[in-house]
Amino acid sequence: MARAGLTTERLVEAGAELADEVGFEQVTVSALARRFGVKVASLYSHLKSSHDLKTRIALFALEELAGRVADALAGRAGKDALAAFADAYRDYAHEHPGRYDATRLRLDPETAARSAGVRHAQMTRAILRGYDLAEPDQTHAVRMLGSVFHGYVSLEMAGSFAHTAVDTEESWSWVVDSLDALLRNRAVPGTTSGTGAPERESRPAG
Amino acid sequence: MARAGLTTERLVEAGAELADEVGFEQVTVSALARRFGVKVASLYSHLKSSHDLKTRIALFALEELAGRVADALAGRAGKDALAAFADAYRDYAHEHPGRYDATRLRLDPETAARSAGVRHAQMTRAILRGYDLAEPDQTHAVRMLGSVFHGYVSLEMAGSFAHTAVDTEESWSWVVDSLDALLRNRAVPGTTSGTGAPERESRPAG
DNA sequence: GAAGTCGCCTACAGGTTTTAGGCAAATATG
DNA sequence: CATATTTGCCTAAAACCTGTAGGCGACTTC
Repeated sequence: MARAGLTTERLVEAGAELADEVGFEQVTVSALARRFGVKVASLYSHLKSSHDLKTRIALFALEELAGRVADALAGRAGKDALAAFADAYRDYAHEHPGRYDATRLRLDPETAARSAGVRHAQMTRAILRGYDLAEPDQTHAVRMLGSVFHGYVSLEMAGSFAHTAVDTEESWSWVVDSLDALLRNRAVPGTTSGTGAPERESRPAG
Repeated sequence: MARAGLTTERLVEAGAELADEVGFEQVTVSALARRFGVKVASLYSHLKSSHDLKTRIALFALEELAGRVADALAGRAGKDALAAFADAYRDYAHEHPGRYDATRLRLDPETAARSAGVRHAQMTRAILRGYDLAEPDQTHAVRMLGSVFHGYVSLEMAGSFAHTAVDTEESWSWVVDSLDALLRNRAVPGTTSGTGAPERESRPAG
């Protein structure tokens, strides 16, 4: 009987695809075995458990997303960087809803510390270099940015914005503009932060 | 044999408690039957399915949360109302983590439209009355507030903020202050919005 | 080509979901 | 109070998912 050539990596990758197709919740060892045309028990040589599979998918997605964000951020600073970060994040969620859900899996602290999650936090801090924030404001801002981006994407994907006619794209721009203005207002006074004194930001077209 | 006195309501309520104890994910028809000391099949006279149970718990939690927010908002306006809304939301999540998770369940549009979710949106809009925002800015702001609150609480509960020493309570105040300042800056110029011209907001103590 | 490792298999045990049908307790009817 | 009806919880059983143990054939290595 020909071998299927299973490896942990291939299983995780296929699991990520499966998540995008049927939802992360519905990713199951059985479904994955079916997809490879092998018996369920065969997967347990490569995976410790169902939870292990989900954790690996989450780590994979975090890594992939971090890569995208890093690419988007390259060579940008200030508001440009902020918008690029935001869009990379949101685009990934739209393109890979299952993997995005996977990144929201609760990891135990041990695993979280080794994950690409720390890169996300570092990149967020890097963006804030364009805004001259002192500690602890910088940490507050990191948390706020993470909250807004994650919250917006989650609610949008959950359909929470669907009942109102206003374009979600427009709201997204408005939010990013607002965050930029907010961070500029929070900047330490007296430093040269590029654009100089905080001004009223331009309103989006609508 | 004595009857257990099962009703859909009692099951949903017990399911909500169970969610707080073991996590919403772990809420199962079997576990619920165990808790009532009855056989699993007995619950299917009161619940259509496992998904039905989870949906009902979600609706219950949304309703309960809406009630709390409404209480918190009574008699308040402006930044007071904003902070009360935010705290009510976050306190509920801390007090009832399982129920809070339940409110994040994806509902089909039909169900969502009949849920207390719409009350949440209305109350958010009510807060914005203190900030003189014109459409579509008002809708953008509703979405932003929802995103920040939901995102912050989600990340905080997932432990995403645990790796940094800064107090999450302090960050929360910072975020609420920032949102207040942001909304005041976004207000339509020329209207009497209480505090008059937008000023630099006071920094939190830290 | 023999020896040993590795990969996928069969078999099985335990748990959850859901349907179908039965019996007894509660309730309504005369 | 006796009887008829409804209702509530039960047993039984099928389908599916998780996880463990052990086997056998297929690759690797020399």
